[in-house]
Amino acid sequence: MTCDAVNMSSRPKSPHHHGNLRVALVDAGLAILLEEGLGGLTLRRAAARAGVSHAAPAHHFDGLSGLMTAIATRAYGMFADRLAAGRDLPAKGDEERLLNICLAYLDFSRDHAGLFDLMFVSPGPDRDDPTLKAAGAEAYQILREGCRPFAADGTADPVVEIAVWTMVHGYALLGLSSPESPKRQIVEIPPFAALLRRLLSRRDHSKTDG
Amino acid sequence: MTCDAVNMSSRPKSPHHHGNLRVALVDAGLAILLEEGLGGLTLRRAAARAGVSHAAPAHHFDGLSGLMTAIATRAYGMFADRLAAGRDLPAKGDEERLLNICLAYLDFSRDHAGLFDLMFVSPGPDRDDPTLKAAGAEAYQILREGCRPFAADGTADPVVEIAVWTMVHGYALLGLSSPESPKRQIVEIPPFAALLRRLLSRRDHSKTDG
DNA sequence: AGAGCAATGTTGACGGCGTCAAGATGACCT
DNA sequence: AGGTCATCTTGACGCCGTCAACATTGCTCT
Repeated sequence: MTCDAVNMSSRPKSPHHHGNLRVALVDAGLAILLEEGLGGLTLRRAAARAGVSHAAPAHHFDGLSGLMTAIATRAYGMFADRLAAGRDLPAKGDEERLLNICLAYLDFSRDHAGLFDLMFVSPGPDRDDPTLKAAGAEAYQILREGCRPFAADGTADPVVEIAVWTMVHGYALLGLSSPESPKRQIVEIPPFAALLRRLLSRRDHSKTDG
Repeated sequence: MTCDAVNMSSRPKSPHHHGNLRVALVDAGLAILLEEGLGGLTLRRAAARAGVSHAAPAHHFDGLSGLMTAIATRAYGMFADRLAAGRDLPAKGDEERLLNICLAYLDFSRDHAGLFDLMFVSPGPDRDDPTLKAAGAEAYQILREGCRPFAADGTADPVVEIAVWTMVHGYALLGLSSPESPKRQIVEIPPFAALLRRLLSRRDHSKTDG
């Protein structure tokens, strides 16, 4: 049995046995991602930030890929929290609730681009890791539940789910949620709400927004 | 491997003055991307593949970023060719034609993942480069034209354009176009045609396909 | 309690990377 | 012919991930 989950408040001054270096390294990596983005994340820098030598992480993670996997797992938890917060916002109906979830998705991708890149873009994390997959599935469930009212059968409609997911994900990765997106030079970028409304509308609606 | 870098202006004998090293380096980088993906692309390896020393590219490109920009520009040209080929396939109507463009988009992202990653994922290329932006806009025009029949006004509808673009882009980047996508464990992935039909349908149709 | 040992962290080294500086070489111009 | 400049080479630097060897800690077993 390992000696994890022990005192991290009272840290002995011993040069060895940091206390809970595994957690500290994930914290350090998370901070680096938030401050400098994916390009700043390095095994050696995370180790330095945790106050430990450059080779220490090797005893806790399977190389940089392992550290990235652990960080991405934590990041998915933060992501799921943000999606849940969007879901729990006051909404007038099902469509507005789903929109709030999607907007939380886009806010996260813009405000925590480093985390988002690690989660979805970087080839570093081991995407077959069961813990990481579970964290990702948990976040996806929130989006899925938001789509449920729009399913044909009332339970689950993969077409709606995947259509919403791909659209919000593409919107995020194309950088369209940033007001200064360079894409605006070749096309006027509508707000995401307009895209979602267009996708969810099943009958002719004459009212259009500006 | 044959020395096929330059055939139009061949100067094979001199150790210096390669002939057209700039083109040869882009060719080499393109080949690396096709064979090994984005992770294999390196300034030194592209130089070695072109038969020059590791520092030679510095005289033709602004570092790795500059080489990536040049490669991405060429890749956008190949991408636009594929989209145009999809557009020119025989189609029964406007929706099938747009679908063929989108399928070409997805095929390219799957078959040339290295190029696709460089174009859309890697932070390397300088996305403000005018040549690169022009190449990207040219490819986008093909998708835009395919969307034109579905515009409300008949000319251009940013909502339709962006909705289709984000959906196909998200579908590509989530890896959903690969039959062995791990996402299939958490959700049944419908074919892209179903997503597109759902997006373009403006009136109730009760029949759903499998 | 004391021995042994696994866990944990350190130092040092290796090769690969991007990048810069300085030198060599060949083409072109006057 | 001589000069000049673009082009390419060599070598070096620091950073990176990773491995090997070593030191220290603290638990466990007898």
